[in-house]
Amino acid sequence: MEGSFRLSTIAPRPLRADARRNREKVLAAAAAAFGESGLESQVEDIARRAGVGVGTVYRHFPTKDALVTALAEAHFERLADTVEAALAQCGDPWDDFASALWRCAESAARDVAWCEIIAGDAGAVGRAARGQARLHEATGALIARAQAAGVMRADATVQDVSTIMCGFGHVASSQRAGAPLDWRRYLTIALDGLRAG
Amino acid sequence: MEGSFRLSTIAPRPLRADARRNREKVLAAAAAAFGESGLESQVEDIARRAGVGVGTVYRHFPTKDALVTALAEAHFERLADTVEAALAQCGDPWDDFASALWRCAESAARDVAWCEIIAGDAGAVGRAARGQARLHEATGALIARAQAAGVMRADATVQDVSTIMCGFGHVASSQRAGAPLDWRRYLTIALDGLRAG
DNA sequence: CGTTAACATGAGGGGTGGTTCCGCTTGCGC
DNA sequence: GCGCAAGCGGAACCACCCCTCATGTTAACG
Repeated sequence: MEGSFRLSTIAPRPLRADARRNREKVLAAAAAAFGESGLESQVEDIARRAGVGVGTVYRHFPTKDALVTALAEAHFERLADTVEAALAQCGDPWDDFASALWRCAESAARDVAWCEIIAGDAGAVGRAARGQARLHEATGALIARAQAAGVMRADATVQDVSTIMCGFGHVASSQRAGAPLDWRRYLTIALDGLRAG
Repeated sequence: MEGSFRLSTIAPRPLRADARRNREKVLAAAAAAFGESGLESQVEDIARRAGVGVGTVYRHFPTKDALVTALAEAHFERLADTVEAALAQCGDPWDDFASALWRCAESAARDVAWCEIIAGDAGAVGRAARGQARLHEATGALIARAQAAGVMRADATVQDVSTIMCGFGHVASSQRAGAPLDWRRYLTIALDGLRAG
């Protein structure tokens, strides 16, 4: 019961300096690889990009999926920041909502893996709880404000936006894969569908 | 140059009776397996359902992908029938269009693999040329009619509908996988986005 | 009924890609 | 400096799944 130990929980002693560096390198390499090639990027490729061995990847993330989840959580937090910023803007209610969605879409379209994650069966998404909760709350507020101003269909919900973004993810993926689709067009039509009128 | 041989093309002599039977059994089994579990259904599982060996599957379809393509083509033809029927109806232009889309969506939502195909990078879709062409033509006519009546946004194209259905496929897949999404809601919003106003 | 070419079978080859493990290296406290 | 626990590397392992092929079976025709 020395003071150097926590009493109730296991205290994970701070990582060694090189280990922390490697952890960051792995995260950066994974973000790059997943962003370019999607979730089918191989662990070995990520390790190579990071300049470490696969063993090191597995030391920091018990599973490939855990790595995906960590990145997804980070992306959710960034999106939540974006939407909260739109909320703080307090300009035209519709424009604030629409521009938030456009911004999220822009960033999603640049990240193959993210498109797959929001489009997918959400194994990783389900576990990225904190950022997702913030994002949902901020989105809900944005929707409520637009509805109060009478510029958004009264029955619109946060889930509708999730649904639209789920579809969006796949449209963007397909476009990247060469299909003659246009995610900007998709979003234009979906936003018009959410508008009041 | 006997009369029993075609002159210009190789005449594939008719299949033996048991071979034709097996071919049909494989197609039916594949439709069932893909419909339930999507494209990741294994060839061995399809063979088992059909009551044949994997070798028989490969005798009739050189590749798993060829089997998918054959089924996709059949599905496209069925959809083309649906849309052409809507076109022949000549009722309210908007209702004809919307009900055709709802019908296509209903049938898609029941078939996991089909959702994956229309949502996917379209390897199989690209090769299912005939049915797809019919479908596109009929859809274009339906759109033109609705636009002429002033009930559909003037800039809507067949590609917009493809885009919407691409997103649709993934929403339906995710919903089936347990995500809290609703493809009917998705289609409602998308249709409102296509409407004039 | 006999012959033969077409057909069916399913164990196994081969490629892929996530994960483990053990011998080696290195940061860090003394 | 020294010792050691923490960290690292990457070959090997293993599970999965598409596809092949050598061997056995059967429809079709004279």
